[in-house]
Amino acid sequence: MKLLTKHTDYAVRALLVLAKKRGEFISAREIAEAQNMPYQFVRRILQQLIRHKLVVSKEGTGGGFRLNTSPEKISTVDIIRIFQGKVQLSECMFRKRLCRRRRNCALRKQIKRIERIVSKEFENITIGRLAESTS
Amino acid sequence: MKLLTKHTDYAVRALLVLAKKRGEFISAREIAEAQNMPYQFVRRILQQLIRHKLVVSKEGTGGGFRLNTSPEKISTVDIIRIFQGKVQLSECMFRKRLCRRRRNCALRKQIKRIERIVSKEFENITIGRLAESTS
DNA sequence: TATTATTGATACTATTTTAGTATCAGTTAA
DNA sequence: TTAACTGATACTAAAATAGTATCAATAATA
Repeated sequence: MKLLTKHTDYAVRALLVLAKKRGEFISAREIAEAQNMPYQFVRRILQQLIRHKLVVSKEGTGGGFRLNTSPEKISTVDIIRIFQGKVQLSECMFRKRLCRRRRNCALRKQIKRIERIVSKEFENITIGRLAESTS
Repeated sequence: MKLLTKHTDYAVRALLVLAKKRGEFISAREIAEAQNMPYQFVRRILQQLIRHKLVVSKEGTGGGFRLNTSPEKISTVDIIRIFQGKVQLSECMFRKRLCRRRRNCALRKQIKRIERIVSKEFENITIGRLAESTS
């Protein structure tokens, strides 16, 4: 049972790199190297972060990426949602098409509860807090 | 973000069917039909449940499967472990080979905490409790 | 004893998700 | 004008998940 994909993992690390050098534009190359992540992969991840307004970029020589908000406002649950979709434990229990037994489904309520717990926990883990704890 | 696979889902449902008819041997065919699950797939799942001693089987005509323990003693976390491995959020943060930054990894502690929470929650959800709640 | 309904074991295929690479056009600083 | 960059996007590879098929062994029963 693996909850986090590389996308999420790398995105968090990339944001941490940016959080530690706030204000500066850091290139994808530098970010990738700082955390031993595959360059092209990280580039695509950064572009998604741009689309979701978590970072801004500057093109051309000396360009790169910079946080768009304060690190405290970026929570890991946002990142999970961007790369892995909504926190939900099993699709089949919620989509009518996949499971007609929705109402009867014994697991459903319990799972909804756990989902809420997990969401809440990740909400509290912000880039800001993570950056502090590694300083 | 999907936590539970079909394996786990079907296994839980199969066990619920058995829990509701304790003592009797129920055939894979019947179990599959009762929950609209693919027959051959369910058969393989049942065989894994046998290997893990959660159910016992009887071969031949009139044979089938039966719970090996009381439903209260079967917790969903066991089933998750059988089909999806240990509850852990991201491999790379724990295996040295994959991530040398283990010690520094800001996410690690937090994630460990969430893992424990998730495990504990699933521990409390037993087949017994689920069977009751759908009766 | 032959038939039929079953499990045991296991090989196979298909689909989807995750991970990673490559390429080319456009931008900007020096 | 060149080199260091991002934007966009197509492509491939690998792994996980989902599902199917087949054949042998077993046991009840007609």
